[in-house]
Amino acid sequence: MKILIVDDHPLFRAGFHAVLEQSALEAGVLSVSSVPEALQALQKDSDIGLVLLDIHLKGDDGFAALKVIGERFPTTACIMISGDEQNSVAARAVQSGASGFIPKSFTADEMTVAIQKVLAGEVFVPETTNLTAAEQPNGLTLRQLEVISMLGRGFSNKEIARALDVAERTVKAHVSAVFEALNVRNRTQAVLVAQRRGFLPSTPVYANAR
Amino acid sequence: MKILIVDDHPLFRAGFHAVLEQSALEAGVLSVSSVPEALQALQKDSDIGLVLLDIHLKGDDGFAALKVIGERFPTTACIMISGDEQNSVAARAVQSGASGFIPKSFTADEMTVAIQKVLAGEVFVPETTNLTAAEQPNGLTLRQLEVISMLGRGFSNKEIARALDVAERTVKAHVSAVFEALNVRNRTQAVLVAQRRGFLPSTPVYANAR
DNA sequence: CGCCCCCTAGTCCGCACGTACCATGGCCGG
DNA sequence: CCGGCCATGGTACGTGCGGACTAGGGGGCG
Repeated sequence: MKILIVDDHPLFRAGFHAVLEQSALEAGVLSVSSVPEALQALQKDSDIGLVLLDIHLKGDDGFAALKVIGERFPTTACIMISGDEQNSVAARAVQSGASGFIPKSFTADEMTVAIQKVLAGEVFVPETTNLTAAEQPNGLTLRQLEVISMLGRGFSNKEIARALDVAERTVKAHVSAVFEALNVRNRTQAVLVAQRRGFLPSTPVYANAR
Repeated sequence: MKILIVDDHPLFRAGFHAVLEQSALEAGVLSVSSVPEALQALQKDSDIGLVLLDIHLKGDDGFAALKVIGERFPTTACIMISGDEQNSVAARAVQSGASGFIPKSFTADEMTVAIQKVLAGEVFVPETTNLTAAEQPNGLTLRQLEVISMLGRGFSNKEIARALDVAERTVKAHVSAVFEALNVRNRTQAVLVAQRRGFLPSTPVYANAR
């Protein structure tokens, strides 16, 4: 597993590099200074499992970059980094598909912990940042979790429909809702993202609902 | 993460238990003596990420159990254990979907290493066991591995075709071949099985947790 | 009481997926 | 040298998937 740093400020880049290499994380570290370089690196090295992405990149919007990376490499986790500590920024980052948010004011230790949590499937935001229930980590409804737990075992819509005792059309509605929530376009990506965010594999759920 | 031991011999069960708990592995350990109990435990505790399965269970065929576990809990890795060191047994175990093979003659250290490797996504077989190219862990051709590595990132046939610069029809041929080789019916299942067998960089969740 | 969200579900549609059958060319091993 | 496996693809076909649009019943909340 490797971690890719995307920051156009050489000082921060070097700092992150040092922090990560001296941490307990057993991960390779790459760094680039622009989004195109980042995309190239991701394309070339499929072992990159996490991207640390600075929001303030000259000439490039970090959120746009987050979106592009999410679309082209849906299984790669992204942590947004910013000097800015505004709740709204962290919230927007997570809502845009980031797996976490780290302000530059973090110490090396805090940063390491945050990264470990994200790698373990959690969504990390600083404690001071409180997101409302609506925009909480998973953001999925109970029904959607049930559905994705079956997606995560390779079942078809029809099979899920039988198991949940609803029409196949209803399953499709849930599946589509899950896609939107996870910002993916097909079931395989949904499963991969769900795995990464840690809400899969989940307990086999059958008839306990109603 | 927890490890489940399935062995009907109390002495071995206790031995494994002790070895695992004193090892560097930070994992809970459960043990049962039969396949039905194992299935029950898997159902109840979704945190079980690895099953150590004795091939010689009285009244139950270990390979059949492997198959059942693979079908019902496709994301749970299985290591087969046997007093028998025959190559053929190890080969058959891996071919049947096991993520590894451990002879009972292994020392505690060897066992710990083997388990760590499997948890990190590798397929472990003792060095003395040499599988021929034909019955190698995956049994997939190079092209098929390329294809499944892209399946494993949620790409569509068309996208894979573009990336490999071949017709979409050809991709379909490879995908179908992979399905047959892995004994699955759709791409999501293929990805899950591939992850479990370790020839897909599966989510770094477990790999990084230790 | 509206407003909103969730679960349910219907039709329609276009594309993706997976399979069947078949064919060519390359390469390897008996 | 020929049979076999592999990669390549072409047509065709049935089914699965996913989106667009629509909609009613139920529950929570201001």
